[in-house]
Amino acid sequence: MRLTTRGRYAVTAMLDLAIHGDKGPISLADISERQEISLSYLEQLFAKLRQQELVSSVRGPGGGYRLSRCSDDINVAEIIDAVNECIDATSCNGKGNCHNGDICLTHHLWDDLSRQIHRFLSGITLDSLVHQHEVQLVSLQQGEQVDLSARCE
Amino acid sequence: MRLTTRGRYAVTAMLDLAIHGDKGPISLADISERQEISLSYLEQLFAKLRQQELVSSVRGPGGGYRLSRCSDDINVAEIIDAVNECIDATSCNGKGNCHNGDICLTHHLWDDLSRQIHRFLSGITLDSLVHQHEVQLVSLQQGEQVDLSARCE
DNA sequence: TAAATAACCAACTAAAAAAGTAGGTTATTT
DNA sequence: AAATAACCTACTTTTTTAGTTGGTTATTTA
Repeated sequence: MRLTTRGRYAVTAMLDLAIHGDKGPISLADISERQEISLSYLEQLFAKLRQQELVSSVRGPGGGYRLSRCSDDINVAEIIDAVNECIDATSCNGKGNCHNGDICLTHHLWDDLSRQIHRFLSGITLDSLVHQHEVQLVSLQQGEQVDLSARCE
Repeated sequence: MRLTTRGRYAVTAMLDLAIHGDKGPISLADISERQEISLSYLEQLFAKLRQQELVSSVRGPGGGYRLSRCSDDINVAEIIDAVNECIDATSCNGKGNCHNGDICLTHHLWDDLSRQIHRFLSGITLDSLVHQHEVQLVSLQQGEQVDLSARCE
């Protein structure tokens, strides 16, 4: 299983879209600048996001990308899936043939872990991340630091 | 974050130890054969497991490795930690400097995910995996397939 | 006490994956 | 017609992982 820059970039870019998308389509150049992600790399990621119909594109000047669905209907798991970071901790991709065609000693462990991670990530929508972001902004303006990570404890 | 063959190998090897360790120290050659992991690679992993005092070694003929602690006192998270697969999904290793010295848009998300994974894995002991394995063996003898992965749904 | 065993160690190689780059074409707007 | 921005392909670099090689050291057993 891998959860690397690619998945993080994809989620970050989608969140950027969710935050700024109300002003019409957002160009990758904008996202690239704001989130400091290489433009060409973003293009590759958005090719996949578009294939999975998470975003739709508008070509030409003033064009860019917008979310295909409402931000409360797009969750983090599907974004990561879309850019090919399979959320699967087993060595057999869940097939169960990890040890001579049979399951290996630890198959169930990794299988369970994968389910846990997937359930967690699919429970988080872009919309909820936007809200979290807004709460942070407000609290920053109020000069106090809110530790949002505590909310899941 | 990475959860790859290395961490899986480490947990599998430790589980092998937990299962067979009652007969005295187990040689890496045995584990290598049973679990189909290259001996030299196992040696590298066990160097780290020994550093973290998860296993202790006995040299010479009849020697090998044994668990340093009771199998119900060793959890999966610390095994994976020991072999240097940091269970951290953030890009900043939890430091919070992922975007120009400040946290990035999605920092909290990855931070939460990391906690979630860590909590899950640290709740699973070698002992519980041994039991799971025994249940499987029994059910196999009874000719029926038990889907243990369902127990967490 | 010699041989066998198995841990211990360091450095290297190969393969895979991730990250990023380069150089274009095509559709659309102004 | 020019500018813009998506779209596309192929390539390079870097990093990580996985595995190999060739030893040494400690301990037991015959």
